[in-house]
Amino acid sequence: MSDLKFYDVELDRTDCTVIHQEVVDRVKETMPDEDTLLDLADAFKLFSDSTRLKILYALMEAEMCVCDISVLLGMTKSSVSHQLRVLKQSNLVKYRKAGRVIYYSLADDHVRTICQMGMAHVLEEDEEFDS
Amino acid sequence: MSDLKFYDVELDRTDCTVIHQEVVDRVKETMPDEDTLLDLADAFKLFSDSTRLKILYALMEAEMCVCDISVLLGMTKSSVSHQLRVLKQSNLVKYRKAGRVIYYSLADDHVRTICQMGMAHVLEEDEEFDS
DNA sequence: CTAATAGTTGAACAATCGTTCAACTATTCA
DNA sequence: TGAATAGTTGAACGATTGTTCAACTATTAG
Repeated sequence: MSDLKFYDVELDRTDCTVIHQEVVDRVKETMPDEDTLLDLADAFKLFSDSTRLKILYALMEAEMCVCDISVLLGMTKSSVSHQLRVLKQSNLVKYRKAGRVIYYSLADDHVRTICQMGMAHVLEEDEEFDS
Repeated sequence: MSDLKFYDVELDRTDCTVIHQEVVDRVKETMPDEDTLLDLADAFKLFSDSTRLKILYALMEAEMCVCDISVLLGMTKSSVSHQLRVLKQSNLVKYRKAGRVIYYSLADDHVRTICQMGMAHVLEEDEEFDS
């Protein structure tokens, strides 16, 4: 048993007996790989900070430089630059240089799609409160 | 000016002059409310941890009790219970009691939709690497 | 060349977050 | 009633994360 799948944990960290072994076994087979789930978590993590969301929503509307974004959000250039680096590394935004100024924009339409879907969920939650 | 909108920041935290005032003004009008963006960030945050994703993917396949999930993931009941509490409070999962055993399941199909969409993004990123 | 400014970078800091541990509640069963 | 066990809870811990600060690079303009 040297070729363990990820979910076959050797070391037993649980403090209980298995109640429904057949359910556990069946679910285990359908679970995505550990690495895939880590990537998925990292992807969602990009959208889990309001500063990054603000930057992304701003760039949906217009190409902007760091100073513009700083003024828009009332934050330092440094803070904005740090977040833009994260977004750049994850291929959510791209940029072009024009002299001293660097213009950032959305890399593609993924961001729009993902934000819209998340937003739909959030707004629907509100409706539940109203009713 | 006591009735300030959120993005009209009184205190100037920026260390630069505005370069494209008209862009900043236009974008400012289209930005969602601060509160909405905070809610949106919180919503994405729920999916940004791999343990929570594992639990959600497991529950997509079957209703499960805490022990089952613990064994499946190789984690303590306590850890699983803490995460289930978060998911419960956010209305992503629901539960039913049967004696000593508590069965958890997905609250609705939102989770499936959101995970699928995130997964599509992650898998597409992989394709870009291949080409 | 020199001053000014857009943007980046890394260290430091506080805040947040996930896991663990130990103690606890609640339900079953003998 | 009392032992066993499913599950919860809160405090403590370490790890991660977002912002700030100060120093830095790079480009423009005088």
